[in-house]
Amino acid sequence: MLSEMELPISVQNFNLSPQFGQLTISAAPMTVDMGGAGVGIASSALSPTYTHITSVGAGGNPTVSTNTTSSVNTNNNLLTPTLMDSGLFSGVATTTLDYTSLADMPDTKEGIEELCPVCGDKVSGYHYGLLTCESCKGFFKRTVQNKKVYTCVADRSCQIDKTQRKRCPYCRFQKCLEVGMKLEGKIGFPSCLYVSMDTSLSSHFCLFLCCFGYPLEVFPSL
DNA sequence: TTTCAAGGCCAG
DNA sequence: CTGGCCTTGAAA
Repeated sequence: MLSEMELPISVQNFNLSPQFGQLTISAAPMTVDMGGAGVGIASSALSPTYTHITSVGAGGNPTVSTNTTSSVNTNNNLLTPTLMDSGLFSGVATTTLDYTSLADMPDTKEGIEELCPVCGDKVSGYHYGLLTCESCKGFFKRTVQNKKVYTCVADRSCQIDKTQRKRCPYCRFQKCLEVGMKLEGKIGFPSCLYVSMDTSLSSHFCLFLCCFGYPLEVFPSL
């Protein structure tokens, strides 16, 4: 249904160094059939921490009503706006990330040096873009290399910690993606930006997939 | 030469 | 399949 080439994305005002400022990402006009009423979730996973999305939504001539709310998950530092959409999503999607607040933050490296953002185990170094433990590094590697496709027997919200990380590889890999693990480990942040549309809790679409180097295959739900 | 992340190996 | 350890190769 989706392919990388069909989602041209332009990036404006993007400056990796210094890391503070604003980043605007725009997608060319697109139409995505969400297959009926659904909930879209736009997530920005940044390394090391915190961002602020000032706007996300559909422009142009959207055929849907969009209601955007957002919140910051303090556990994984994800800002997660939620789009309530139905029917066709059509128009220009623009996301602006405001990194200005990062300038006021202390160096976060000390604060995250101990715990893997996926499972909470002890980190062993930088792997696939961020500090993770050895096991999550290996798990991410095997998943991507072998193009593994997992399924969750529960409701795709399994708790992932050191003792339970083996239980649900689906949720573990989703968390790997959410916290920003990526194949191109040295790009810097934003480590990923994607918009996913979960229309029925059984299908999962991702836009903006390739914004910073994600191949489609790292999203097992596609 | 040193450092370190990616990938390989393999016992459990 | 997992995860700890090892090898490899690129960059500093």
